[in-house]
Amino acid sequence: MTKRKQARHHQIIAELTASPVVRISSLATQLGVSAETVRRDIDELTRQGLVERTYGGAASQHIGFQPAVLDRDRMAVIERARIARHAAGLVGDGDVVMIDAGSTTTQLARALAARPLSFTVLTNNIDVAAALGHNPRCRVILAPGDFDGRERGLFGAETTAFLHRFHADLAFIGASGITADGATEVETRAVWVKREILERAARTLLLVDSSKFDSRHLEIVCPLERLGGIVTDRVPGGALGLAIRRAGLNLEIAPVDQNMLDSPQKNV
Amino acid sequence: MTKRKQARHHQIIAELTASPVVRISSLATQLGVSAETVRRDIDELTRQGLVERTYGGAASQHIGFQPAVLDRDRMAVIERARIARHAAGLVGDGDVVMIDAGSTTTQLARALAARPLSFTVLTNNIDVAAALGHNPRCRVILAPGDFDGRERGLFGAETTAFLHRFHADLAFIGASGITADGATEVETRAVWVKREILERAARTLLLVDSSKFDSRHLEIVCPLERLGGIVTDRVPGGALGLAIRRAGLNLEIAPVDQNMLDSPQKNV
DNA sequence: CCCATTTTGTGGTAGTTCCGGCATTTTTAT
DNA sequence: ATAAAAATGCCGGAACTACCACAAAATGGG
Repeated sequence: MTKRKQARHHQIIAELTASPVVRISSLATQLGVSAETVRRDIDELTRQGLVERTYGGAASQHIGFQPAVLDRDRMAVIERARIARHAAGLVGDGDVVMIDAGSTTTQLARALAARPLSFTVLTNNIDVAAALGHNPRCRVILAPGDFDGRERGLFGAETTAFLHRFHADLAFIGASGITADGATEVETRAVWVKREILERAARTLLLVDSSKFDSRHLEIVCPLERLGGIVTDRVPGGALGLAIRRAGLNLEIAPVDQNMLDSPQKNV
Repeated sequence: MTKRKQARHHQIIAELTASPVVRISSLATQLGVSAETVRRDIDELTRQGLVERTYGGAASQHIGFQPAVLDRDRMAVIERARIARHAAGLVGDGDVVMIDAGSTTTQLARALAARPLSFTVLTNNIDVAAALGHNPRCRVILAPGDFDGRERGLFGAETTAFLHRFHADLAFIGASGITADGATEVETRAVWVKREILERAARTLLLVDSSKFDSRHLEIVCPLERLGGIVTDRVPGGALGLAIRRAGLNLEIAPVDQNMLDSPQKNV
């Protein structure tokens, strides 16, 4: 292993920490060697398990990335992005916000990161923290606890005890389902955290996409009237819609983003 | 936007949550449509900023991924992988291990995740938690605190106070440099956590690559004799080597992995 | 300094992807 | 039901990538 070769390997890995994919052709130009050499370099790094080979280039090994989301939850990505974007607009400057663990709330954090506000976030989800961590105007406090790799969050007695010591202006929680009886959840451990958040925040908004309407799960997190409002993508009908109106909840419907069509185009 | 098209978009995004890159050809087969259609789908998703276009496919937008590593630190990736792999071998079944935040220690966690052991990990780094979170034989406890997006870890009074309540058999810490006077570190906030870990663990090993030899930074974490040992990639010479021998430290040199050459090859 | 080894470049072929245009099918609206 | 619009598939040439084998160049001891 010569110095030059080693330096190239380092450079390739460095590129991959910046971008998730690199192309052999661009690396060849950039490193001043032939594409064939780069190809051999990547093959070697692949054997060492440091990068992943792709057609035309290499990709970074996303070790603990997001095998998270359960299969059932995978299908509402676009709706959830809309909901998250809308919810992010409800946060004001200087707010202290609690954010629950969940796929919608992770999206919320990403949307929040783009807003030009100063605020403080308390969360038990590492992706929420990671998304907001680079915003210098935002203070992120992560709760302790037992780490769950599927939910990518922290749960247990340590978590609730920690949250108990704080107070928030606004909180966002997710749920597995919502019925006229209230928000329902599959994960028992997550329920305790959600209840603690409800307890510690002046106002709590539930983030659910319409696929969760009338979906009843193991445990009821709280009755509808305990919530401050619901952010979703469609007006719920039937018994659920009635119950929501009766409970006097603030119902926020995330609008379809029309100007999505001419947003910046990124080419590789 | 028809239902079928929307379903494809969802499916494409779902695939990307599982794998960082997908290929148009495989998607075409999988979705039962022509490659042209998939290409158009991806173009659309790209305009919406939901995925990133690559040659032959698409990649996931890695929002808060790892722009982490400082430029100075970027260059020793391969050495650090070796060190991490070796250090992982030092953990025994049933151990309680504390792991510091840092790029080498993140690698350590990845190596540990592959070992068939039961153990408990306490850490202040979210990548360490994420790497180990899917191992059912491993309990991961994450410390609370103020989240730092650059270091991807937790720091501050909450962090040290939390760690103070635990005890570990073994701890791994990183450092910005090592001199005859001890381990040195740039980040003041990180130093407090490292000191707390030193305090709470029966035995502490320092993980440093050879580029950090004789590199003095703002603060001294601890004198050499306070450490239980050092894991690195090369025998340190000069004053540093002498001081290490004099302090009676256990010096572990990570071997070059010769059988790296016939490890499993992954093709996309 | 020379030899053995490793590393790198080149050339050619085969396989993939890209892009544009156009015909066909499906969906939507009147 | 019918026309307009949208979505999809197919084709062919151009551009790119993969793979292989071999030659040239650089490297590292003895």
